[in-house]
Amino acid sequence: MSEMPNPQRIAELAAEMEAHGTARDAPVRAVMALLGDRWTTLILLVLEAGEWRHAELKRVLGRLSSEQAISQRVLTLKLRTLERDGFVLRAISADIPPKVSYKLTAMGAGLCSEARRLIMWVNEREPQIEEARQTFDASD
Amino acid sequence: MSEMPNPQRIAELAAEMEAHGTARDAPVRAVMALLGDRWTTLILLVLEAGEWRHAELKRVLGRLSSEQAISQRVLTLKLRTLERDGFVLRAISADIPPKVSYKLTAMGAGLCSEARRLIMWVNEREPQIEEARQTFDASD
DNA sequence: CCGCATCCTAGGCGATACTG
DNA sequence: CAGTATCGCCTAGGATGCGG
Repeated sequence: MSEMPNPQRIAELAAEMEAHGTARDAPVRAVMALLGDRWTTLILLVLEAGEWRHAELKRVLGRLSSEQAISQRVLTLKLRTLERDGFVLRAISADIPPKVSYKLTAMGAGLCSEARRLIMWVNEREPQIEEARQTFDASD
Repeated sequence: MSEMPNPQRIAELAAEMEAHGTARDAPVRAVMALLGDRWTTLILLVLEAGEWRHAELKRVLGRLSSEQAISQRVLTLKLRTLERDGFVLRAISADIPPKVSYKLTAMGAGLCSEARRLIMWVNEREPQIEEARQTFDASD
């Protein structure tokens, strides 16, 4: 017979959860959602390579994605979010016309490392996952 | 003057990205999206405490979330996804009426650890993030 | 070159009601 | 109790065109 978790255990979990909040824009949830979305992780990995102009960045991301290019709207949106949370630095040169470039902050580089770690973890388990999927799809 | 990344660097990045694919249901993207969604991480953390019946799980998740309870539909959905990918084990007892319970697989426990690590990383930087947000919102 | 406004679609999620 | 079906909302994200 398997034991079900008791109320005390539940209280512990509740406390732990409260710690990082569940509000939609709370940093924890916001950042996790960021890493989970369509483009942000890709953007972080590219930015890790150096400093990029908006247009260049867009071009490279389009080349990397086997499916489709990122739309300009979304790229701007994602960069803004990353900038707002302190992961990306946006610099505007004094030139005419002014040039805009983006690069990671120190914290942004850290986030990128975390993302990379996660990616590697999943990659190592990809065979297991694929196998589980086939078993599941075949039986039930 | 800042140097822009060269084409070679881009090629390297491309190779790295190809490695984990960008297809929507590719394991890497699927799992990252999972951790980023509204409920999955919470579910993993609760399941880490032991084995749960569907109804119990729903109740506890509702209590943990400061906002709202999870809908039955979504809970079933998330559990199915986790089960399909090999992170969760679903057991049906031979009783009348049959009882359904869920627990983590070994790989599921691993994923939960990864999620927890990420959560902790972000939590430690929450002050920086909040500060960055205020600066951003105030100026621009 | 960069960003914004507008419009549109797909999918995540909640609520409810119904089967075994 | 567990799961499904249907509905409707809201948001992520793509396409296009305009303005600085």
